[in-house]
Amino acid sequence: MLMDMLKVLDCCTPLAREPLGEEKSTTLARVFKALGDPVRLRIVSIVASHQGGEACVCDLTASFDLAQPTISHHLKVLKDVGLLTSERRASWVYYRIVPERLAELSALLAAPVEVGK
Amino acid sequence: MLMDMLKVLDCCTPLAREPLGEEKSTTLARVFKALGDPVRLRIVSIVASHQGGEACVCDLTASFDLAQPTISHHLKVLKDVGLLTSERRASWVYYRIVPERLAELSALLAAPVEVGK
DNA sequence: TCAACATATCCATGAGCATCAATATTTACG
DNA sequence: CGTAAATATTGATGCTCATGGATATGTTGA
Repeated sequence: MLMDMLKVLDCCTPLAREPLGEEKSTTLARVFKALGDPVRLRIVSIVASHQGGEACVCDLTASFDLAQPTISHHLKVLKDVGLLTSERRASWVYYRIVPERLAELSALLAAPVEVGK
Repeated sequence: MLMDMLKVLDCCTPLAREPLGEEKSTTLARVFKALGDPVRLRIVSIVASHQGGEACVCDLTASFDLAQPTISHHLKVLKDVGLLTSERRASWVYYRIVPERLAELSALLAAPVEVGK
């Protein structure tokens, strides 16, 4: 089902090109909703800008004044919509962003810049 | 005016550049949350792709199986975060997107997919 | 095997939100 | 004026969700 979502997001013509279908808007809205939380947005930016392109959960819990289960919950949300991946190494779990997913959203929101007008 | 646009685009360094501040992440999350609803996402795409770059509320209510107050509510949400503007002409209210806003988000999500490393 | 640490899951709770019916506001037109 | 149409606001309701405490799972080292 993750594959299905990836396939749906695969195309991503700009928003201004044509109205979004019902299913596609539902799938995309799930991703935007995941980004629609201050903590999750900061998590994404922290992971994305972290050296090596990855950060362990310990890095994140140290960056917020939130309980560890809360951070874990947000990471799961971001992972479920395909914005993050995780890999366990030793005792630690490292998260990294999925650049394609960000690029898809970026392309979708690419505004129709009226160059000549 | 080109300068204005460049300035707007310049304000948003990509997510991967540096961690978002607390206030900035809160402000941005509000915008993403507004996009994090299937109906609102479709509204944005309908307005953005509509001829003339604008659509009246009647166009939108006709596109959904939702009550008129619900559409009105979603429009208010999108307007409050600066994604839409509205203008009343005669009996109708026309909504159009704010391209700078979309460009801002697009730039923010621009991922360094193949930049070195 | 045991203890300490890192992370995830479960469960409960309070806040926020999408929806709609009823109503208000605005505009157009006799 | 008065009526109809377009849109916004209000109030209520059921559902979703962010948060944290308790607990479970997994890993390391002794």
